[in-house]
Amino acid sequence: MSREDKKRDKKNRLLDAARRSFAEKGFRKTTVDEIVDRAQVAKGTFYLYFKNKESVFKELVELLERRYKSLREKMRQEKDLEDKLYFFAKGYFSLLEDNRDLARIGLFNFDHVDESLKKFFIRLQTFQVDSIKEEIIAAGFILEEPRKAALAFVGMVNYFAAHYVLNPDRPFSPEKDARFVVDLFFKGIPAK
Amino acid sequence: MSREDKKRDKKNRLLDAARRSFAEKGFRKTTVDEIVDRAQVAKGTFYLYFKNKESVFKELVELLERRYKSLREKMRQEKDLEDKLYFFAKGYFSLLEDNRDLARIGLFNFDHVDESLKKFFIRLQTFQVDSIKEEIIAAGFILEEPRKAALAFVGMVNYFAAHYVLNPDRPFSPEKDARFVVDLFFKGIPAK
Amino acid sequence: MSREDKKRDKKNRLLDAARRSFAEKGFRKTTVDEIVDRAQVAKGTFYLYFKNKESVFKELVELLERRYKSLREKMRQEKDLEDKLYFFAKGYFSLLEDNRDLARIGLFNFDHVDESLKKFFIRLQTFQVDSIKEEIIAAGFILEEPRKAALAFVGMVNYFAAHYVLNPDRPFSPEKDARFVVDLFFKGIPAK
Amino acid sequence: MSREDKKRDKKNRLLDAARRSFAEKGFRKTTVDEIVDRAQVAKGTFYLYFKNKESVFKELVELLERRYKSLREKMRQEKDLEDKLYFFAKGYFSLLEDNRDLARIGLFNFDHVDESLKKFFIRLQTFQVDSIKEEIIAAGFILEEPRKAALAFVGMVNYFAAHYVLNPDRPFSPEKDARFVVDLFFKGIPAK
DNA sequence: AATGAATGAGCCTTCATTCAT
DNA sequence: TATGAATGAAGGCTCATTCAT
Repeated sequence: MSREDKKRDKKNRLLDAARRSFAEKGFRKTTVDEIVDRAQVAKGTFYLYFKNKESVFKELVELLERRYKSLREKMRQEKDLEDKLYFFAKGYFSLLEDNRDLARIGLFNFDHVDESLKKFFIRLQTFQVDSIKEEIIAAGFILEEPRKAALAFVGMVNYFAAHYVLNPDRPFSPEKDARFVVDLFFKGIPAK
Repeated sequence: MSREDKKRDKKNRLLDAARRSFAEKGFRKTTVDEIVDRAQVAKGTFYLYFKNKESVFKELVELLERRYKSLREKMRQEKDLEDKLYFFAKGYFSLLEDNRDLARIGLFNFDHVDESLKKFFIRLQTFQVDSIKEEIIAAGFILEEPRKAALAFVGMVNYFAAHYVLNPDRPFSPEKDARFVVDLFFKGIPAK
Repeated sequence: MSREDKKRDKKNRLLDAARRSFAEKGFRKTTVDEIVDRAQVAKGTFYLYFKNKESVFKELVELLERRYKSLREKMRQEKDLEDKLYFFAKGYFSLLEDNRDLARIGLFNFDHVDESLKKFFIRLQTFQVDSIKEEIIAAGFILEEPRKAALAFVGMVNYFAAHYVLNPDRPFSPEKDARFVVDLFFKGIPAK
Repeated sequence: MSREDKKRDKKNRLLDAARRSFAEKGFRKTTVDEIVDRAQVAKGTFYLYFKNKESVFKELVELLERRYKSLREKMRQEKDLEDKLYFFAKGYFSLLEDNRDLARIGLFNFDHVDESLKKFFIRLQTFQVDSIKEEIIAAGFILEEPRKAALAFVGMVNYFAAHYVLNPDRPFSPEKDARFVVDLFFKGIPAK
């Protein structure tokens, strides 16, 4: 391993350890000691790569943000709204399955960090809703309040996600669930 | 004020102060010092009324739970499903408007407390979903997975609620929003 | 019960409760709350009868002191030294059997109280040794250091007492044990 | 001083400070603040070397135990019982003279610590008595209750020790005092 | 770059004592 | 005399961060 690789390695190990700890116990309950123990790195080393405890958290959230953004880029390439939303939901659920820890952080570590990070989080959520809203409008749907429709859709998706994260043992199928929420969104629940 | 009244008053002041602090900064970041400062009460007094910091928190969450349960009882008295769901959503939004702090605790202080409280929270969420699921089934809707429909509905409602709590300055109308989610749930978004 | 009796009753109940608590957990570990709980008396009442926590302790030790003193008075009435010492040892052991709690306080709560009480304790111990020393001298024994003989005797007696208190389940016979230490004191252990 | 040496030094300074404080005021009255002040070390450092306040105490008592045990080993090498007991008493007194603080802890901090430590203390005392008892039996003395003889001997020795610790200004001579208690044990006090 | 010993501010909790009723 | 709510100083312990090596 080259010197440069070794360096990246330590930082990655720290990010990895932090991600798992934050997911398990939340931001405040996680200690730097625990992170460095997990990463098999000396305590001082942590402060070589991160300004403080908050900054490693921020870096993880930014990672999540990048994934959200790339999800949106891909969603845009689908042609009609139904496909886009299906893609978004399925992509979101899959992202979750692959990154349960990260998702858990995004979903539940909302408060408890400093003001700037809180705003960052709100922006992240707003970003999701706005992306969907734009797609709805672009698709030509004439709604009094398109934002609300977006909110509702994202709400369903996130709640499915949250329940998935909280009940990891329940069966979960990204395709079927994405289908379900998209159908509901367009047609409502099937009549009796 | 009688001695007994004074006593009740002190406890209420503490509950009130705790509620606001938890809502502002979450459980871990809130200090007992801050709570007693807000309540204008000596530190020792806090421990006269609560076993420890966690127990005030628990008491607040139980308050929330009781409101949820009474909401369900009232919902049951409506006659058809549409009315029930409308009632639930509207009631939930109003409850929120009156108890923004409490709701904030319920929505965002998920992690960061001890294991028993976490389970309590999960139970609370499950309770909401199950209540709706039962109503859907009782109404005679034949769905492959009624739980998912309930999940989707509660998801929409909660997400509206969350955004309301996070953006307190945006206009918010319990009736209109409840109408919106119920319509969406039954009919999907209006066609172009 | 007369008014005066009632008063005495409360004070006695407090003394009693304190005695038991001090014996169980020592002076520092015992809380005033625990004492008043045991005595079934309000907290404020404690401070009606005692200046502070230390003073109830002092009162108990003084009780112990009075019993020691009366033991000495009785011992003096015996005619020869052997009888005196036998009487002292037996009396001490019996006193212990009847007042195990009090004895426990005397034996093990040595430190942990303020300087004045510590001196009081030392005086109490010194008193025992000196009483015996005087008797030895009065009996006409010519020893280079009569104090040491007294020390040795009191040491044996106290150690028997301590072991009795610490191992309450072991059989304990005041008469036999008193006989044993007195014989040892005068004749040494029996030859092989 | 090397890093490793510095570390050992800090721990030793803490042990030393703790020993003195415990000896002066007992376990409960001693504060961690006081210990770290004495050791000229930051408060956090204390918890680097000891799990909690109780654990320093335990470490000191274990030190005492090791000394007792090594005393017994040496005692065993003497050939006849009289020499053994003389050796034991003298060794104990000397140990005391060198470690007055430690001894003080052993003699007077009996209660006031948690249950496990209390048992540890009782074991320590029992250990002394049993050691002597075995020696008496091994020496061929036929006694109805050899344990009582051992108890009496240890009692004398400990009481001499206690008085020495409590009255540090009185002259104290390990050899003479050891001689005294051994003679008394074998022959009783000299006749008039 | 890497280490891990050292720091001390900050937090939760206990408890002896006071005081209004 | 009796009560028990109220107080706040004091103590044990944690943990993010620094710094000498």
